[in-house]
Amino acid sequence: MKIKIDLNGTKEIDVEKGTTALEIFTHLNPQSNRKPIAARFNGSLIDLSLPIEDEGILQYVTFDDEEGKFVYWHSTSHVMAQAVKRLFPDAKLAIGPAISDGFYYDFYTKKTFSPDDMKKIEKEMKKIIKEGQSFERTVISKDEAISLFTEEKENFKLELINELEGDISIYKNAEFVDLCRGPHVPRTSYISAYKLLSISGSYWRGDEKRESLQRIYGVSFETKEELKKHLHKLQEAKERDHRKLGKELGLFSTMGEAGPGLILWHPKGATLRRIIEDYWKDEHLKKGYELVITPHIAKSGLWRTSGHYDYYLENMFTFKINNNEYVIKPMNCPGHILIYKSKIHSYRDLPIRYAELGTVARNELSGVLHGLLRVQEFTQDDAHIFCMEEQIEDEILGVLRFARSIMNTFGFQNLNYELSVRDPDNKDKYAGFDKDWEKAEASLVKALEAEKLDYKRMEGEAVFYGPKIDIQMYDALGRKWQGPTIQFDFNLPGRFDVTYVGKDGNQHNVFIVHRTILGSIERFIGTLIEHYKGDFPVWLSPVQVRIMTITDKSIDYAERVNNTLIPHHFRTEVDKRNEKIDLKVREAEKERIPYMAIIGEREEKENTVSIRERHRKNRGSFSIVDLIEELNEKCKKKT
RNA sequence: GCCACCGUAGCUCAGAGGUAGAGCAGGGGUUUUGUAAACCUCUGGUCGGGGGUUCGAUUCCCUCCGGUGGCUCCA
Repeated sequence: MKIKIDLNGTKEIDVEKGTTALEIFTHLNPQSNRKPIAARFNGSLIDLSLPIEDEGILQYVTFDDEEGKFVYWHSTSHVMAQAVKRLFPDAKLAIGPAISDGFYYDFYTKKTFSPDDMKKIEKEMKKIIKEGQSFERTVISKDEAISLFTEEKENFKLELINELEGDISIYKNAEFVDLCRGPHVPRTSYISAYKLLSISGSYWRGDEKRESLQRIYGVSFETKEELKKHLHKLQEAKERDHRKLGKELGLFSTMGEAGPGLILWHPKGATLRRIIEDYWKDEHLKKGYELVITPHIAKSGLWRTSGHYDYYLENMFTFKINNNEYVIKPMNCPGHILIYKSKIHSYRDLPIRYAELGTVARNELSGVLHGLLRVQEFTQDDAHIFCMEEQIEDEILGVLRFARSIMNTFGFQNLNYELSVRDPDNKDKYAGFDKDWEKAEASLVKALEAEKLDYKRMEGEAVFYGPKIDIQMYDALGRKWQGPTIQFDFNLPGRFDVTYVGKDGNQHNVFIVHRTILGSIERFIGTLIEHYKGDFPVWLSPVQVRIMTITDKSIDYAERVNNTLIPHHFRTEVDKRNEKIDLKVREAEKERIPYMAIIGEREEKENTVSIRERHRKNRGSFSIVDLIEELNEKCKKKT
């Protein structure tokens, strides 16, 4: 019996009932530079080897599709698990999904995997792939699944099965069987280039109270070239690592003596920070923010009022003085609210925008600390907007535009927007009134739409006290980093009784919008270092110009040139050491200094400098005036 | 916090049951140099801290400190 298959609008064909997607593909062999990995039939992903029984729309999924990669990686994770089971039969299977950059599989075993084992596993995978085993999908009942995996002694799988309802699909290739939704590539031989990348620990279901598992990460591609390219990208990321560059460029360090997750800013890092902070303050003043400063410590009563003492205590540093308990502030909000409440506000005062580069301390689990990205003391570029309901739309729009322009200035043109809203089925777990949530959400949506921004709606991702917009930026390597957030707060206004006097003479609750643009100065600088690979644009460079002498004879002239530049507020250095110019150039290049002004007898005679720009080699002779102009231009344009 | 791995000079790393080396950096000299490393010479380390095993430990074991990779992206 024939059935009609619509090849996603390109063609319609009649095939024998029970034909597989793979057979159709091989039969038609349509133009495609990628062979398919899976298929989409009437909207759902299926195996290429699944017999098609009804008519419908068939689409092929290749490695170029997100889903194709996932199927491919997921199949590779099965092959890896199979190899592990062959080598270490005691290992129990946990889960092995595809992830954004490859796959992993978790195992429970007494043996600890070593890097050597990874090589052995890779070798075994090669065999399995060579064997060209087919992935066979079978659908069985829950009872059958239970007896199968009891026999296999896979108790983690059993736990999963017990939570599933209805029929259960399993995939089998040779001796290996796994509980799996699928789909998979038709045969193990589809996997060509793969590599196991790392081993780490994890918990069964991410629960620290459950079994500790060992996780093996890997990645795979259809060609060796793609794998090579991917590994190259990982290498590139390693070279950009802000911890490595931070050390090399003398920006910051962490020292065990100081404590974990605490940053020591060296002069160059502190300079970079100062430039960013000065720029930040200037821009905020221009946008109608008022700068405030609140204390680093406060009595714990304040944190009881705010509620942090109840749900955030384990992250707070506390200490006692004369029987009074104090908290080192983990957030700036209560301080800003106290400033607001220091007097009665009329509707005429609103909106009020308080901004602070507020340094906060948070006690983090030691294992999560990471360079500048996750620390225990950091400076938030925090601001709180106190406004009336009718002002929220304008305020949100203002913040959104502001955040965008600042991100663009720092070289992040590519941004990703997420709107986190309430879980509609669970409305009572949130603080605040329904109408406020609705109003707030509408204002966030309106701002995003007014700016014609694509955004992802994250249902149920809002925190309990209000909806928010999160913005992520993509760096030069295409990696995503957390950036600005704009967040409503329906909790604190009530707790602190934050009000204004309206036109009607009555007190009304204010809307509080909490927002940060850089997030934390520490983390932001970490992302900047990696984004620019340490090659900061002139306006951000801790040292903008290094003047270097060819011989001692030019020291006086070098100092004169330097004294001409200093009044223009350029950050300069003079390298007058008795060293060869080659060495001075080499060091300046390595230190990523954007401008090298080389000075010898010739330059002194002509009243010029010879300019070499970072990565651009010798640009020849410049008058001091021309140099100043070029530098000014770059600083002004922030390039 | 938990799992795994790591910790040797300021930095990058080598070494090994008999108390340690290299390069760079740093000091001192020579050299006065034209766009990514001139030459000579010297200094430098309770081998992360503490405890144990041993005739002997930096090496083996325990513990603490610090770092690295991870700890649902859900069969």
